[in-house]
Formats: sequence, structure tokens, C-alpha cells
Amino acid sequence: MEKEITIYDIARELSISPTTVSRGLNNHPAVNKSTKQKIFDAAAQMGYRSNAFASNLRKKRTNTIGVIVPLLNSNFQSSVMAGMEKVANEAGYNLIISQSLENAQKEIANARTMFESRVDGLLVSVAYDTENIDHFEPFFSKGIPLLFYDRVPEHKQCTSIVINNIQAAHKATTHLLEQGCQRIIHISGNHRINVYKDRLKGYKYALMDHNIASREDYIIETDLSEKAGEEAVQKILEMDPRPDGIFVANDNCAVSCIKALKQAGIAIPDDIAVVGFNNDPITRIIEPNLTSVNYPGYEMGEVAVRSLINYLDGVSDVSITNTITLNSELVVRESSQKKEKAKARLA
Amino acid sequence: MEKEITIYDIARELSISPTTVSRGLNNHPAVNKSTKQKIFDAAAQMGYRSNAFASNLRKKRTNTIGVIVPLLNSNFQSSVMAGMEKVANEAGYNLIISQSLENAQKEIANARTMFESRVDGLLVSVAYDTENIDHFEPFFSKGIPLLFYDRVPEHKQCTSIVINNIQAAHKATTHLLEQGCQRIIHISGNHRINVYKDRLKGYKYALMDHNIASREDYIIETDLSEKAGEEAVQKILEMDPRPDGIFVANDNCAVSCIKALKQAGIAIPDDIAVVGFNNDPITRIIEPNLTSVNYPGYEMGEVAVRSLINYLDGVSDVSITNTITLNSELVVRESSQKKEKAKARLA
DNA sequence: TTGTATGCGTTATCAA
DNA sequence: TTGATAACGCATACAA
Repeated sequence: MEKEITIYDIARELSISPTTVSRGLNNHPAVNKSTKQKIFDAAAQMGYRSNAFASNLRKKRTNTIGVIVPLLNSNFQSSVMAGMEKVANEAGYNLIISQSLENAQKEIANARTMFESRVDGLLVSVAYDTENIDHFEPFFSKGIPLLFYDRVPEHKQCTSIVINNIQAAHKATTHLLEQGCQRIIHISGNHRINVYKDRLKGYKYALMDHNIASREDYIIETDLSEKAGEEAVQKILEMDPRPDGIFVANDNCAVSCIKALKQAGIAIPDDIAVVGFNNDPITRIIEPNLTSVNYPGYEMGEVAVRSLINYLDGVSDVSITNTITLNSELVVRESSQKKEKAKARLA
Repeated sequence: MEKEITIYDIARELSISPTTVSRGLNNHPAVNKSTKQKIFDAAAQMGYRSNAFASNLRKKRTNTIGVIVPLLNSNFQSSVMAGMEKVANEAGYNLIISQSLENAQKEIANARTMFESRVDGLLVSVAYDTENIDHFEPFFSKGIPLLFYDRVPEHKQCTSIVINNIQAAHKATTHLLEQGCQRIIHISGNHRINVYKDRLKGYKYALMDHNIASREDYIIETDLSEKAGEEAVQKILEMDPRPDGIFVANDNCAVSCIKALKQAGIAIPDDIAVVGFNNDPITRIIEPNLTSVNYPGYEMGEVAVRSLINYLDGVSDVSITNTITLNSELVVRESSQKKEKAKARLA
């Protein structure tokens, strides 16, 4: 391990003060052009690299953004990360990423680590079983900006970036109704989580708006896994009269439903129409292609980091306590478009 | 922004020296049990948090691992990230992640950032158009461990974690041959990249081992995108005699091929059998389900970080200059299993 | 078992 | 436009 070059070495080399070297390297306006040039040249020639720790220690700023995500390996979350990384990188911020693995205890530990790492700001999508957000209290009390996205806590007033899940689910359900569906199942995720709670609401509101009473046995709460899809289909097939539409709260589970339904000899969409949520690439692979709500993950990541950085730079005047809602739209594909005769039969 | 508590504050509070506080917090053995307890209690009560920068500045170590990845939002890479994060987190390391976006220039910039961030070690999967690895020279000369995974450079002797792509491709091609295929196309990625180069080799070797001459027009070099799959299929359908097997270097493109083939009325696998690479979840969604080489991304991520940390801790004696090869196996599904009569017809 | 003194590399403050 | 000095918070060599 050879010796690291410091601004003192450069200063000595050029017979100027370390202060001037520091200023020169940081492009301070009050430094003579030619001096600045000499400094840059010497730095490059001597193989200098700035020491971020010394700088951070002094400036009390890390240029680092923390991210706590439930699971990295999902299409949605990895798209979000990609968007976040792009903006952060362009703005000169580092991204420290950790996963809670859908476990509140891990999330608490991660939050502590992020706090100790002194991130300038934190982006969080909460774990499946996170009950409260006390573990983020240190961030609030220290005034470190904290921004939730996608899975956001309900009870606290905190900045969050979301889509309008109620509206999106309302559209999805309405679409099924317009296709002639009369007995629509909703396969939902954990109702404690805002996104699934809201999707359920949107489903109910849509039924209500069409003067259809929602039935408890038509609402199936699951973990949205593949297995859950198969099990839900079993239940559905035993119902009499048989449901004619399913709105599933994510694509993975919706695809699993379609596979199970096809195996049981059910025609999709004519016997049962299916709509998913997320617009993952698999929607275009399953047959029939899955109608789904487009969820702009990449864009959400971009917006999240941009908002945070704007706040850190003091650019955004708006209070940090608010909600940013991204647009989402229903992408209609074959899995939900009943043929006219099917519609007629149902009518 | 209230004042941060430091070890000096704790020391003053307890009327002991900062040195003892520092030792106590770090669980130094030579500190009185009760003193230690007092220190911990005071720290907790006063809301102390250690300052990693001051500590790093002193220790010249960051407990941070850098990762440069081509694109975050692919099934394979996000699985790798998930595995990396898990191990790093458990070992108390932070992960700084950046994407090259398949662009050598970005990769160079990222490498510089990682270097300036003084990561303890770096994990890299190189970009599509990375021609050389001069930009990692600073790491080599400073003795910072650098470990390549998946996409590894060829010309330099450097530590890398890979699967045996030649062997895997050999198995895949042999499987097609055993199904009775006689005219097997290989849709490949950029030949400059080790993984695609090796898969091509494995394909050629397998043909050779069955005394079949490989034909240049049967090897289609693409970017493995969906579009590339469609275009390749157009070419294939114009060939006379028509090929009866396709080995594609990734699943995404393989799925796109299957879709295009089906649209053209080709029966899979009986007219043309298809094998992919990666064993992405989509292999189980496309119909027929896609035969593919299982590529253990999560495991690769775990192994990569574990190796790096072992080296950093001085646990592993083995030279850092070597190669770790993970196992991979062929997962046979419907897309390649010709029915007996199809096999017979071909025989 | 505890304490004193010092340095890690940078930047803010004040002065020139 | 430049410089001297101190401070950021911690960990360690050395001393007690």
C-alpha cells in the first residue's frame, strides 16, 4: 500500500498553502486561474484522490442516499432501483441499498445502519409486516429527509410517492364490468399495506358505482404468491354460480391464476376474464396476454431521488410533507376482452 | 439540527477519558465490565451515534463494497444484487451500487467514483462494449481487491466468478441433438463478451462431438433483445431445409423466438425445438415451457461478496487471482422434448 | 485497567 | 487572491 497523496503534498510541491490547493480542487472562484491549473495538473500527475471521509467529516454531509427496499429481485423493485441509480449517479450521489427481506426486524436494523452511515436522505418502501415506523424516528428528529415510495405507512404524515391505487383499481374493475362481468373476484394482498388496501377500496367503489353489492367471499386476501393464485382458483372453481371475472393485485399471482384456470379447462376471457397489476413483462408472455395496470417503477425511482436531491439542495421550497402521485393507466390486452357473443350471452 | 453527541460528551458525563469510551463502545477486552456497561447506557441515553467518517478517516477502511453492474433491472442481475446485499449486510458491510447502463464510458466514470469513495473492494460485471479494463488499473496498483462476476474480461489475469458456460452450452446443444435435432441454430450475443463467446464454443464443441460440421449461417450474432429474436426467426424460416432446433443464449430472446415461431404456425418442439439460457421465471410462463440452463444468480451474488470479505478479513489464504466456477444444470421442459413420433420421423 | 497526546485529510474562519 | 489556524470525531501508540 503506497502512500496516499494529500493536499499537503500538492501544496509542498507547488510551494503554496494547502488551503489554496483545497480551494483550487473545489473550483473556488477566488483562485487565480493559472494557480488553479497548476493545482489540477499537479494533482493528476501525482495521482491524488480526494479523501471523502475527511471532507465528509468536515462538511457533515455524505453525498449518499440510502434505500431500504423489501426485496431487490422483483421486476418492479429492480426497475425502481434502476431509475434511482440513474438520477443519483448523474447528480453525484452514491446509493447505499439494503433489503428488509419483507421482515420488520431487518428493516429496523437497516434503518439503524443507514442512520449510522449518516446518509443525507433515505428512501423506503416498507416491509410486509412493518407495523409502525418508530424506527425512523431518529431521522425525523434529526431532520434527515425521509421519503416513502410505493409501500408507504398510513398513519403518519410523511412524504410519499405513490400511484393512485384506488383510482387504478377502480378503472381495472370498471373495465371488467364493462366487459359484462357480473361476479368479480378480487385477489388481494395483505390489507394492512396501503397499496393492497387501496386496490381493494377501488374494487369496492367500482362495484358500488355500478350498484353491485360487494361480497366478502369474493374478496380473497393472500400473499400474492404463485401458490396463492393456484389456491384461490380452487376456491373460485367451487363457487356456484361461478365468478366471471378476477381482478388480481399483482401480475405474478394473476399469471398463476391464468395457468390454473386454463388447466381446469376454463376459457379466458370468455368464461372468466382476468386483470392484473404492475404491467410486468410477463403480461406479454402469458397466453392470453394479461390486461394490467401499468405501474411506472423506473419513473418512480427517478422521481423519488430527484425530489430528495431537490430538497437537499434547497431547491424545492415545498414542504417535505406531501404526496407525489404518479399517473398509471390500464393496459387492456386479451385476458379481459370478452368476445361480443360472450358479452351478449352474459347480457 | 441539534448537536451530535460524541465520545467526548459521554466521557465528560461519566468523568472518564474519551479513550476509554472509544474502547468501551468497540468492546475492547481491556475495559472494566461495569465501566463498559455505564458507557453503553450513557451512549443510549444520550442518543449517541458513532461517526463512521471520523472512524474511517482514522482506520483507513470504509466497510463498503462497491458494485458496478450493467443494468439493474434484469431478473438475473437483480437476483445477484439480492444475494450480494444479503451477505454484505450480515457481515456489516454497506453496498454502493451503480449501473454502467451497458456503456463503457459510464463504467469508467463509475469506477472512478468507486475509487474516490474508497470502497474496500469492488465487484464488477462489465458493460457490453467494454473493450479493456485500464480504468480498473488504480484498483490493481493500490491493491484494492477487484472481483469480476458473470461478464468477466478475458485478457487479464483477474479473479472472477462464473459458471462454466462452455459446458452448459455443450449440455444444452447435446440435449437438442439427443432429441433428434440435426440442424441446430445458435442465436448468440456479442462475441466479444466471454459468456456469449463461451456459449458459442460449447455449441460448436457439442456439434463436433457428434461429428456435425458447424455452419456459419447457423450462428446468428444478435443483441439478444426481443426484437432480435423476431428477426432471427424470420431468417430461420427462410432457410431451406428448415432448421429443427434453436439454442438461444438467453431466455428473453428465446421466449421472443417462441412467440414468433408460434405465430408463423411452427410447432414447438416437434417442428423446431428451443432451448434458452438463465432459467428466468418466464421459462415457466411461455407455452410450451422453455428448457433452459439454470444460472444461479442469487448464489453468485452471495459467493462474490463472501469471497471478497474473506479476502478483506485475511481469512482466505488463496491468492486473489483465481476463478470460482459455480455449477449450473440444464432444466428440461416441454420446448425441447420432441414426441417419440417426431423423433422417429427425423431418424 | 485507564489516560494523554497526536494524527487521519479536509474545510471554515478569520486575517492579510 | 492567498494563507495560518483550528476543528471535525475517532482510534491508537505510548505512558501510567
